[in-house]
Amino acid sequence: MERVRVRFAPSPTGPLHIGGVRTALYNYLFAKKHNGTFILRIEDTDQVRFVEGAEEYIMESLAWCGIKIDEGIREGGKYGPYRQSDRKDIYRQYADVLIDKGDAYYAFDTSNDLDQLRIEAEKTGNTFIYNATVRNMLNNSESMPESEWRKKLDSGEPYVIRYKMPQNEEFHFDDVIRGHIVVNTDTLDDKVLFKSDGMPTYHLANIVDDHLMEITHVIRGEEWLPSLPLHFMLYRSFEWKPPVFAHLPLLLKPDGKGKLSKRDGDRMGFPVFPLFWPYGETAKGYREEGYYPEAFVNILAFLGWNPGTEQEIFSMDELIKAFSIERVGKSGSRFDPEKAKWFNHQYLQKRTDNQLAIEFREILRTKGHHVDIGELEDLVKLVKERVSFVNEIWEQTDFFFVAPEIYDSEAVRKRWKEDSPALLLGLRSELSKLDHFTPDVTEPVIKGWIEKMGYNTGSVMNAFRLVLVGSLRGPHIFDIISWIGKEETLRRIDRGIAVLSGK
RNA sequence: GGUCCAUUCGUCUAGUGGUUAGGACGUCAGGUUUUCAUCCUGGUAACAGGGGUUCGAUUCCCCUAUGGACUACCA
Repeated sequence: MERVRVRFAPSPTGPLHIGGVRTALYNYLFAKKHNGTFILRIEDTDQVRFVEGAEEYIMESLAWCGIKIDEGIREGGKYGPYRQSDRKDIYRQYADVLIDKGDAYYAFDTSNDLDQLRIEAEKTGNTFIYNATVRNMLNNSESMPESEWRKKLDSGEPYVIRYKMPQNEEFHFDDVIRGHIVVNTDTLDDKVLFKSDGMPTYHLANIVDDHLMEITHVIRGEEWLPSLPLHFMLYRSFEWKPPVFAHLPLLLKPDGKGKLSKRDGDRMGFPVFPLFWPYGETAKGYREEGYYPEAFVNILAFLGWNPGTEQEIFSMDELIKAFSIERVGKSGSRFDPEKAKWFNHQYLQKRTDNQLAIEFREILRTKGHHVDIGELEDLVKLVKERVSFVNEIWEQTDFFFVAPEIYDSEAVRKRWKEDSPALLLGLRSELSKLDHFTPDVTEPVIKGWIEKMGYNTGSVMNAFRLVLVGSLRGPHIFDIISWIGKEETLRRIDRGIAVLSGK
């Protein structure tokens, strides 16, 4: 195979949606699998929809995911520039080539005229299609004598350049994911290739750039499938070899119907964007929600692709090795927030205690607690397998840092009995005899004491947990007292007895 | 409306002209845990419907239904 070159070509019209990130990821995986080149091209031919900050957002998102750009607006490359607005001057000549060949023509119809025609067609239940059947009745260089359209051109009248779609032709083409597709050209229209503002439309710019940049494989979203025949047609007109096309299925919303949108994220409490979007209407991001990029990438990779084995956890390198376009599914995937959490849980378990302690220390700092990293490692060890995100560690360990102020009333009702104060007093005096508070010391002593006294283990331990934690949750009780220490343990027993027996 | 695309457990999916239709998430039950969670074990649950083709269809073909994308001088 020739050297693989793929591109991810987003429009900077706002934050990059996770569907877009997945498209970028699949392009990247495919490129790297084949030792190829991954290109970032910015498609900003629509000046009106340009959004400040979007380019940076796209690049930061890819970087966070570990997707490295080989050629792009920042990286450069010998096929540059990589921003279409910077390539503005090269498109017109290609539109002219098509005109000279008779495959395109000038059209002078105004947007208003066309809107009107569409409305009228709709009234009779039809769809207005600008193509061979009506071309000669409209305002263009096909319907009028050359002298007339030359005059219009010379007088500076606004015009667009339209592709001249052939009439009644069975057009065959292939997509790696969809297979063989046949359409009749009569259902297609004479798409605008060059706008009256001097900019090309997506269709022209895309084909020209893909050709000039020697793109070998176009992997993009399914929303482009309807314009695929046009794109093949353009390659034919230019007599260029088309790249291989692969149209990815869409990402669907978790419930109900339709494709995933920002609203779904808001409604269901999960992000639809990789990173926080700070401009205008802000949006949550996976990074800020505590997802690891490795997990995020793994989740995305499995939305529409699978390796055909039972392995689910894949590093980027493993994904590159295992990836193939042929194993991408045909139907849209619903995003499942629950499974996304599970993935992050898996990745969190693989982190070392030291890594987690460092990450958790940041959260602790915002809460005003400063703790030695070694102690945090001990703490993290106790709860890591219970959490899916670093910020959940706090929810699991808050009572290590702050003695309970209030005691869960349900837990009190269930576990605080008449004899609880007496039992805890006994326990207290046993504990106060000990110098070392590690579990290997405290546990046998206390268990032995309970047995010797003939107490019920649950009665003692649950009451003990209640005064230590404030509720019935948390890790092994002897691990808790080991970490908070003797002094604090005794203090919590005293306070618990004082508060709870006074009720 | 038109064009194109899709359809296996609730979700992500594997899979085959003859399988007990497999896995994961979720869920349920049991076990472990003095608590909660984790964890372990087990269970639940699917080939959209109807016609063909065939000895036999989840698998191939057609129709219907449902869903989706597109239908701009947006990408």
